Amino acid sequence: MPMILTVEPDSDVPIYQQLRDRVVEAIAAGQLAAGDPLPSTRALAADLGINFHTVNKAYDLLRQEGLVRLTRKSGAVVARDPRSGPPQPGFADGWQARAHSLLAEAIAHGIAPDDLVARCRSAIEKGEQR
Amino acid sequence: MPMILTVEPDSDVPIYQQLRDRVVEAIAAGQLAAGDPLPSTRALAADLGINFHTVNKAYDLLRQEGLVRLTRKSGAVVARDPRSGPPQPGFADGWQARAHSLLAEAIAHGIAPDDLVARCRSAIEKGEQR
Amino acid sequence: MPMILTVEPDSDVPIYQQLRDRVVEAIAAGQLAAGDPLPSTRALAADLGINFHTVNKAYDLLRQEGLVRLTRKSGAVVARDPRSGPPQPGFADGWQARAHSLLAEAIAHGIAPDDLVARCRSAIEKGEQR
Amino acid sequence: MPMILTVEPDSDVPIYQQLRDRVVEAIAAGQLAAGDPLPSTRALAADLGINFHTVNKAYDLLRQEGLVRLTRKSGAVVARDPRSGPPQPGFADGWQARAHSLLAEAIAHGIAPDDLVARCRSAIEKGEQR
DNA sequence: GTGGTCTAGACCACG
DNA sequence: GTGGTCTAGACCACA
Repeated sequence: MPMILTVEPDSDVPIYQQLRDRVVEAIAAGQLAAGDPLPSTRALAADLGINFHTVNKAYDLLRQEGLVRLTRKSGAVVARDPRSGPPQPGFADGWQARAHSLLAEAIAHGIAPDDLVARCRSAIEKGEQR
Repeated sequence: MPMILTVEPDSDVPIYQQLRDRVVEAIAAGQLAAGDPLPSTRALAADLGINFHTVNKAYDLLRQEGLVRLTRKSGAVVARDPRSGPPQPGFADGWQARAHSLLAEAIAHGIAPDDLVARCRSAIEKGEQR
Repeated sequence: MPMILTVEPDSDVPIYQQLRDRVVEAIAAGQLAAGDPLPSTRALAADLGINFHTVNKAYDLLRQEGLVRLTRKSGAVVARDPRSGPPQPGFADGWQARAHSLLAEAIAHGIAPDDLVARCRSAIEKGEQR
Repeated sequence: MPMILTVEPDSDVPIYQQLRDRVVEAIAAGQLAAGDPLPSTRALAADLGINFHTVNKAYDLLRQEGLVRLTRKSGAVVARDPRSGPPQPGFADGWQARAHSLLAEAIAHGIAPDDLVARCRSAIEKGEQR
């Protein structure tokens, strides 16, 4: 059984952000579904060799996004997945602004538009499979 | 002649990053082509009311990405645009990893795959127009 | 006979607090009057699928507020309702401090004062009906 | 010149929450307006004799609410006040749910509905004055 | 100078 | 057992 959540301590992206990203990707890929439990903050921190506050911050980010629910007794639980319906109002707009910037970067670097759409498609299908 | 490069000093994204993003988007949109000069660091800093080192950092970022060439005599010059051919080796991989994470976020939040492809297309076409 | 007391186990507000809130609201709405018995701690805990100590804590909170009387033989009994006369000395002051903070939040966020009064009125009338 | 922001270390309400409440109340009362600077996290922490992380959390709460803006250079700045227009969508609903519970408590304790409306009015007018 | 991140360890609230 | 709060001190990123 592989460990889903791993982090790169030497990356320039904050550890708590990496953790949050891994959870988001796991939800998108169907590896985590609504209701699934996440490791407890302290247990995960011990596993990854990081401080429990760092895990805490990642989980809190996910809670703010509405993706996980933090409860006193059962710990962190996945709160939504791709089947949970449309996103919160306003999410799509903010997302598209970020997507625009990322796509512009690819175009500026010479990735052909057709290639770009293909790459998006493949990434989406990879996330969609389960 | 409209000012292409503007920044929001109160945004949560660093100013040097905003500057870099604006240049990338201008190149992707065809507003800047290979060989075009960029404003001098000091002039741009004065125009935007920001620190000269901040502009410097943005230009250096663009140089590291291979989008801008910095010379002592001609200042900063756009080094490549969408027509300059395929991207540097390794760029596509790194880019796709970031795209994967961004797309995963949209999927996890419940944006339908079809809607997602449509949003990518529209963003690409908007960036492509010139 | 409908169940008055229900709780959301996954909410961010503690279960014992939810329980206390439901009882307070039921008293305010006239669904519970002075002298009415409350379910026994063990029975209610079993009904709601929660720990018996949690119910105990909620009842104890209500006792401290003077809304409920706990006796060894008759269990928990509602001790007062809107018709029981003016509140205990000191209650009004503490309450108004909390109300002030809550109203301030609405004002700071831009809810118009007139709208605010209207919202208070409607909430009061809704609680008052019986 | 009086200190606006004070906290009670021995209260049962978290320090960061008290701080957040004081700022909200100051904005509602017109003591703080959009654009006004807040003390730096470390300076305020030193003044209050608390840890700078605690101040940080309070400021971050306010940022999430859209009431303050945190910038690298100018520190924390008030981002909106009662004149900044209507609240974010969804705010009013969540607020009214909390108000309902608070008002129910007052009714249950025997505060007369008329008195209740009067208290709300006076609190609102006190916040409104500037 | 500012805020942001990470670590470390303590104690409390909840169930 | 769980998460939440607070403290303390280090280092980094930004302007």
